[in-house]
Amino acid sequence: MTALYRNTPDDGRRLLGECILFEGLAAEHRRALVARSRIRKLAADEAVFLMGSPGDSMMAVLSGNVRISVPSPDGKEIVLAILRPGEIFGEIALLDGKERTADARAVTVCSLAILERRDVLPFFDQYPSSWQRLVEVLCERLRQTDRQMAEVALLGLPVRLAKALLRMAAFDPASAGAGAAAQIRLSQRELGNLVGATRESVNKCLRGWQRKGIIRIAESLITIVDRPALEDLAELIEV
Amino acid sequence: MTALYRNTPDDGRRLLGECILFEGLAAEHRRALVARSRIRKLAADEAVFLMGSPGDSMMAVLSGNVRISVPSPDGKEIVLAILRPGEIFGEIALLDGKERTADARAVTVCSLAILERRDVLPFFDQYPSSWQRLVEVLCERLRQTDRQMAEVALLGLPVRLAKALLRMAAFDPASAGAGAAAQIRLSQRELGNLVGATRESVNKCLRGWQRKGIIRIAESLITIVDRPALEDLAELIEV
DNA sequence: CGAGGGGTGTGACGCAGGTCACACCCGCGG
DNA sequence: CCGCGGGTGTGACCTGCGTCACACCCCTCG
Repeated sequence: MTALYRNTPDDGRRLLGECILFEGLAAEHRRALVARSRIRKLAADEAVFLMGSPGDSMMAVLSGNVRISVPSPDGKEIVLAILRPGEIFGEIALLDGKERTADARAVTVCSLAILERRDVLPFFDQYPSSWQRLVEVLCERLRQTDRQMAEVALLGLPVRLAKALLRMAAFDPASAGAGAAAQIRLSQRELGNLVGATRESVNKCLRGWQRKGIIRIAESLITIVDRPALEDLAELIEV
Repeated sequence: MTALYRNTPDDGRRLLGECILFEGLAAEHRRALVARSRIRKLAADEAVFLMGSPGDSMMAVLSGNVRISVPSPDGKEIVLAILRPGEIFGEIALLDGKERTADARAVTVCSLAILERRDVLPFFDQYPSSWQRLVEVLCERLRQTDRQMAEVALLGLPVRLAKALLRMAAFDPASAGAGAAAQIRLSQRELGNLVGATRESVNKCLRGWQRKGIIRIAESLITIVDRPALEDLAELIEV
């Protein structure tokens, strides 16, 4: 319960047992896996892996946020996901043995649990019930990317942006309370990469909403003042 | 080997055993599953299932093509995939028990093998080695949607269209021969839905390429004349 | 303290691609 | 036979959003 507990490797490992992929398993199974994990700490903005590199490990986020993105040759990039503690990533390359399809980079300083293929695959074989869990995680991913796909292809920038804000708002601990004003700690450029638009477009859209009192903007920190209004914007069908 | 063999249920079932998901399994395992499948025939344009409906079955394409798409409330839609015989779909909802995330519709007349959850899940439990296979299929899907995501967000229409043509060309049996001219049997509106653009834009792009001798157009049938040139267009980095 | 870098705020301008409108062709059913 | 629906072919026009350019703020570092 102390603010520091995430910084000790053993408590970090405890968190590993709580992440979505493993929370359903029996305690003994979890212990078996946790014992084989390795902890790695990253500075803000440090790369975890890059697209095209061989991938024989997967990671679970213990603390901090990790950004999964695909760069384009001309310097742009699209952000596929921003991950919170408890989520896993990098499992695809581990499972099918091919190259990594995206970059992974620490947003904040953060610590990861790393699992190697040679440890994970035997684990799944030994505890077949864990396949079920894994499949659920993959399915959820698939649903998410399908949804995002449809959004990018069919919706205008304002709608996408509103949806992104609402999604990111779930990251803010303060927003746990139902009516509380959620905050989002992302630069506008980053928001742009998240919805597939430029910083400038994002800025103009946000300022418009600020003038209407829907959000408040301040130095890389956006506060959702009128969440229902934002939800309306997110549902709007291409005025 | 006769042209008719796909129309008899038993031979159709044989094909089921050859589809990606099951090809690695022992013959006895396959037989166990095939025995529980049900065959369904669809007319061209008939719906298999719609977004939002509960899904407790998955399908394997035995013959014909199936289109997976997401409709938008204002009448547009984006096509996520077009499936060939041997491919499976609908597995996500079956596996995680939630609603279908997309529409599935027969493009041509086609026949499907249908597997119910109550038959499939016990099967996976009984033959744990089949999980591995399933996970590979899901991973491949994930890679594909990630790639498509990046394309839509980062690339211009011509590049996307060229890529789509090359992908679809793989559908044409005639293109099996290395140098052969591949054909694509899709309306321009459909191509538009596939790359997230309008019929008109697609048309103008295609006619430009026809003038340059890269492709030939005729009534819902596009022939790739100069494949290398098209591959160049697909690689082009946003002139 | 000044320079440089990263963030935000804004306007001018341009263009890819969407929208609309219409023409033409074909096959089909009444 | 004509009308209708679905495909293609094309131009005129509109606009969302990207591009560019520049201003301002704050912080850090030499």
